[in-house]
Amino acid sequence: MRTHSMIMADNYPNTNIPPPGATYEMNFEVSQFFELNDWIEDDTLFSSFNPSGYPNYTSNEVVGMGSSSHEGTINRESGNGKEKKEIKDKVAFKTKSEIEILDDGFKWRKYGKKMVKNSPNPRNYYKCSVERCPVKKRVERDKEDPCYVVTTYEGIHNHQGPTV
DNA sequence: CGCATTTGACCGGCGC
DNA sequence: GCGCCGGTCAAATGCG
Repeated sequence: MRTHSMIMADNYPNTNIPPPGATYEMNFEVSQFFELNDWIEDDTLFSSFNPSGYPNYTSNEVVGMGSSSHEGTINRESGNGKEKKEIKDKVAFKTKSEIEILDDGFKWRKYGKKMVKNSPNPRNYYKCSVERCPVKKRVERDKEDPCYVVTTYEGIHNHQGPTV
């Protein structure tokens, strides 16, 4: 497994991603992201996660990961039958790292910080600084293993990868 | 001077 | 209906 830039690189060309600004939320093939899930959950794939191109990653190793292609309320049609499928692709990395600013090559703009009840550690909210790119990122330190950092990516980049 | 970060306010959902 | 809780906004601040 690589970073989400890998996700972009591998899946974007295959999924007919509409141009930026298009309402892509329902346009892309969800099955692609089911494939993505399988791809992500493969141990051998993300054990090879080693973007050596980024110095911050040098001693990191991804120890766990989860994802959900469609998170939200697909079965819940409260009232009228508006099935609002909020498809938010979410992938979570758990990375062994002393630093939580994992530079994956994208430009992130921090827009929030919260203390969560479950964890003594704050949670940081980032957004992709590319205009019209809806990708959000959430970084928080593992509550019981402070040497781990949980990074959650949400959304799909609607632009080509960062200028690396 | 233009940008990102910071940090408390604000907001909406949910449970009691 | 109220308060908690997680998520976001935005003004001020800091930094290049």
